[in-house]
Amino acid sequence: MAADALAELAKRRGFFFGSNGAYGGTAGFYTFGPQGAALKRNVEDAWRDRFTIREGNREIEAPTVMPEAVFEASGHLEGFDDMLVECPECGESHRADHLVEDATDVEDAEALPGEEVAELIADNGIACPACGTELAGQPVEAFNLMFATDIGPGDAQPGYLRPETAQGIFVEFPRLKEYARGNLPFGITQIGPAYRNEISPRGGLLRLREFTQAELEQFIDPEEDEPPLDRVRDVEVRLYPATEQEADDGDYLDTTVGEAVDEGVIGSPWVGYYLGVAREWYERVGVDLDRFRFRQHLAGERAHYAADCWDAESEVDGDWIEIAGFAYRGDYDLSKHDEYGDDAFTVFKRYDEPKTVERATVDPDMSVLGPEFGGDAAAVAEALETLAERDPDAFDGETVAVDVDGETREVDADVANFSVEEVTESGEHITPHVVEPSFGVGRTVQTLLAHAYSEDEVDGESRTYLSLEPEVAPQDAAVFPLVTNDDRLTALADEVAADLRAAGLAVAYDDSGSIGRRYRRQDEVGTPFCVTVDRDGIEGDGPDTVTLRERDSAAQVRIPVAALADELTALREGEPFASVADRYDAVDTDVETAGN
RNA sequence: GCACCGUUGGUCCAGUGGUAGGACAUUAGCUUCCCAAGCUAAUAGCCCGGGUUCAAUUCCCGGACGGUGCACCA
Repeated sequence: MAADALAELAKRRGFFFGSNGAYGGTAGFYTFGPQGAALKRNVEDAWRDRFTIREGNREIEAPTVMPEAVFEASGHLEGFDDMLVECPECGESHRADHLVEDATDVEDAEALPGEEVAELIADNGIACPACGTELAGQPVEAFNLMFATDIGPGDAQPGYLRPETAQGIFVEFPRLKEYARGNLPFGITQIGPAYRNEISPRGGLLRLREFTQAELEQFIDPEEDEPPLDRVRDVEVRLYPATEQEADDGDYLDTTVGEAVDEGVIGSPWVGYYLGVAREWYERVGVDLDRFRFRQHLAGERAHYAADCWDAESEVDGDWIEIAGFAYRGDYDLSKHDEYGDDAFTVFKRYDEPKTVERATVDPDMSVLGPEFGGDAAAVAEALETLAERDPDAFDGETVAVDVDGETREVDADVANFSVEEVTESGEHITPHVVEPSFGVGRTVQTLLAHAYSEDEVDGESRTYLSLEPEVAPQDAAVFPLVTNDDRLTALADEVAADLRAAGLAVAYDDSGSIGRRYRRQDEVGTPFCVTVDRDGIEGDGPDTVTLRERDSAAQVRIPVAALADELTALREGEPFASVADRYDAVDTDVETAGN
């Protein structure tokens, strides 16, 4: 209903629009205009305040281009790579690897080269599932969702634009843990662009090729660390568990974070904690909670490493869209980088008490083993070490026998230099687990606009306004002279605007057209407060005063210029207009608003 | 990526084989003491490339972009 009107408003008023219009436009890329960029930045600031600062976490900024090796480790190189084959008859595209896996006993067709998959299609007479035409001879095209690029000239090494901000955090874990002084838990956040070369980007801000993510990677010791669940225990949440989605008469579960965790509906307390934090944050920035839910991933949609996974979803124009994901990722990410990368993606976990353990070791005399076994000497030594750990008793005799490449080798026991030592271990290296709340910033902006879009009547005239929270609204206030035929009013309005800007407020000044027109302009971009300088405010004995108008109610109070900056700052930080209005005289303007 | 439909000032629309008109918005002036008022004037447009034609914004082909459906969305 309001979808077209909102899209038109977003374009006309400078919230966002398709990029590169002068060159025909580029699908999947949007530019945030002056209002949209301010709104988006305020959303990011509010996120930063809640998920970085108030959680005691630290934010980093990593490059958007990363080398191929990173994505070999993360699994994106393989996992993001789709093989498509197109039917020559009906034009349908199909996943070639899936067709082969369904029709043959090949299990991992995705790992095969495209030509081999094409051969398998031909050899097995696989036909188009849509129309039955045989697909033999059709090329199998590789399509990777990552944007590829070259790093450096000449024999450049392949690189990719990151498909998620998370990898920029994971790959720097060895250094980041130093900054945390090796102590778990700690959290690292990042806000920035990510890139996916979508086959068919659609729906404005909802599915872009470049988009902004705000992600937190919370690194924890799975055996020790628990979230401060009590802080959000009583937060009410609307859950849509997997069991309810699969049931015929499935319904939402309205409960609290504490109950949902206690009853195991939410599997991980850490995930539960962040669902609670997120729900409060969404309310703070202006998401309509009647159009909001947490939906659990179904078993088939969950990544294999994610134990429990929930999405935050908002309803926009009748559709539910994913605006954030919350996953318990276990040690998957850090283990992969530990395996592929050079550094240790582990932390040293100190025991409460140092442990003394007996450890059997060997220290073979290589000057004997070398001449005796030649090239096999190193393998023999290694076999002795393994044997010492597994079966210390084998060293009891005069000689000890080990198996190397199927051959039995005899070594004198004293050459092996077997001994049992007492070793003090003060701790062990563990791979932290990761809890990942991951937010889509653009989709959040889209949600806020859709939920803020309102129409009502003021003084019998219809109006459109965005009921955005003051904290995220693109502008904090607008300043007008009531009329422009009195220099005193324009002069004071100029001064007021300058003072407010000096106080750090984003303020628009407007003296064009009638006062009503100016109010409507600001209403339409969601400016929460308008300051109007009138003659009543500068005549008389008292200090200069102005009127302050609240957007949604159109109610006004008269307020001294001297108090304006402080009050507007308080309003931006969340103080209700009603409590400010109580301190001042209401202005009777005979204006009636009729809600919709 | 496939199929269907579409693309005209900033926005929303009308229209035409002889290069276009409205509404709203914007700007300037007049007017104006509180919610899109009035008057005057101004700015501003046929998505791109190729073809047919004396002539193409209009017809044809291709592309880009957008909407819808399918596929895709780790």
